[in-house]
Amino acid sequence: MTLVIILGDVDLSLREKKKRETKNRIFEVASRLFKEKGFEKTTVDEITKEAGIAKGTFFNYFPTKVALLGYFAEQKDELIGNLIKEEITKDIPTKEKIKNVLIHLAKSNEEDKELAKIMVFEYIKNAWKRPSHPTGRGARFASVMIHLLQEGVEKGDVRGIDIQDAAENLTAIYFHSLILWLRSETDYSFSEDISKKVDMVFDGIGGSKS
Amino acid sequence: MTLVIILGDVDLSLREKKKRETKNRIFEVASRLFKEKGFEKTTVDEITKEAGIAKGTFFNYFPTKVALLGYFAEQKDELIGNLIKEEITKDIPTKEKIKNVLIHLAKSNEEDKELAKIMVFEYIKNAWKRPSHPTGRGARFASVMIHLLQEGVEKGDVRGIDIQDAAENLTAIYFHSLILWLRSETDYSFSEDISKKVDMVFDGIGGSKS
DNA sequence: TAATAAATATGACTGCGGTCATATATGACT
DNA sequence: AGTCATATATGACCGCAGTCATATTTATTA
Repeated sequence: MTLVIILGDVDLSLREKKKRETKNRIFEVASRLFKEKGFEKTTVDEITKEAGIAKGTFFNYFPTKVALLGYFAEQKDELIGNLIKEEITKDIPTKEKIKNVLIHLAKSNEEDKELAKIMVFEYIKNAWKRPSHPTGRGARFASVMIHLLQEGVEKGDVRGIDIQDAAENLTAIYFHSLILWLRSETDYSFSEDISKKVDMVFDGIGGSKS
Repeated sequence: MTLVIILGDVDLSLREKKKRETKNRIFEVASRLFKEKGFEKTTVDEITKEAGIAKGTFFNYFPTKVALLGYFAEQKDELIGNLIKEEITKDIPTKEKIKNVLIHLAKSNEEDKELAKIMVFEYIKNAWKRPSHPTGRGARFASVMIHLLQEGVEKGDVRGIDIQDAAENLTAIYFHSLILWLRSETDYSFSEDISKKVDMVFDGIGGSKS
C-alpha cells in the first residue's frame, strides 16, 4: 500500500496495474476477514470469493496463507522503520536509545494487539524452517541492535563484551516479552515491562561479589 | 514408557493394559517414522497403519498430530528432571548452578538435534494459543529459575532485583539460543554459548558509568 | 450366563491448504 | 490487424488432519 501511494499508479503497464489491484484487493479483504473472524477461521476460499478471483490466483500472489501475514508485517515495518532510523541518530545514552527503539516497537504492537498476535506467530513459524532470510524481520532487528551496541562500546556506554551475544540476548528478551504480553489477559504496559528488562541487561543481576 | 516400567503392568484391567499397549505402539511407530522421514512427511495414516489400528483410534489417544510431540517432550523431561533436581541442591554459586541447569538442558537437546527441533517447534506452537498450562514445560522452567534466583538473593549472589523479570530474561535467552542453535548449520556448542550468555546476564553489559 | 451399560475402535466423510494442467489475457513484433 | 510468446487466471483435483455416527469390545449387574 505504502509503496503504491508513494509511487502512484503512473507509468505502469496494464498488467502491472492489474496485479497491484489484485494484490491490494486480496490484502484488504483478508485484512477485514482476519479482524472479523481471526486468521484460522478465515479460509482462502472466502478471501478469493470476496475478492472476486479464483482460488488458484491467490497462490500466484502469496505462496501460502501465512505468507499473507508476512506481507502485513512488511507494511507495518515500513511505517515504523522511519521512526527508528530517526531514533538511532539522536545523541543520548545507549541504554536510552535501545530502550526507545524497543518501546517504539512495543507501541506499534500495542496499537493492534490482535493483529500483532497473528503476525508474531507467523514470524516465529517462518523464522523456523527457512534458512534465515538476511532481509527478514529478525535480521533487521539484530542489525539495529548490533549497530547500537557497537556505538555504545565506542562511547563507553557498553563494556567490551561480545556484541553478537549481547544483541542476541536483547532480541531474545524483546520477543519473549512480546509473546508473554500478547498472551496475557491483564493489560499491563509492554513498554514499561521492556524498559525494566533492558535496565536489567545493562546493570546485570549479579551480587556485589561478582 | 518410563511410567510403564516403574509401575509395571500388574494390577491393570484388560482395558487399561490394552490402552497402554496401543499408546506405546503409536509412540514407538511414530518415533521411528519421525526419525526416518521427519515430522511433516509422516502422516497419521502411516502411523496407524503400521501400528495396526484405525485412523480414528489415534485421535482417541492424542487430540492432534502435534500433541504426539508433547508426549515426546514429557518422556524426555521426566528423565532430565531428576538430573536437575540433583543439581539444584548442590552448594555452589548461583551463577554456576543456573549455568549447570541450562547446560544439562542444552546437552539433552544436543543428544538428538533433529527430534529437539520438532519438539521445540511444538512447544512454541502450543504455548501459543492455549491459556498457558501451569504444569507445562515453560512453567516448570520458570519455577526452577525463580527458585534459584530467590536462593541467590538470599546468599548474596544475586542483587535485589525483580526475580520474576530476571527469570523471564533467562527463559527468553535460553529458548532463543536454543532456537538459533537448532537452526544453525554450523555445529557450535550450545552449552558453551549459553554459558557465555549467562555470564553476560550476571555481569551486565553496561559501561563503567552505569 | 444372559442382559445391559460404558468404554473404545473404526473408517467413511468433511474441510481446507495447496497444486497443476489448461485457458485466457497481455505485450511484442511484423 | 494478425501472429506468436509469455505472463497471469482458473477451478478441478489431491493429500492430509481431524470428526462422527456406528460397530465392537470390555465391564457390570442380576
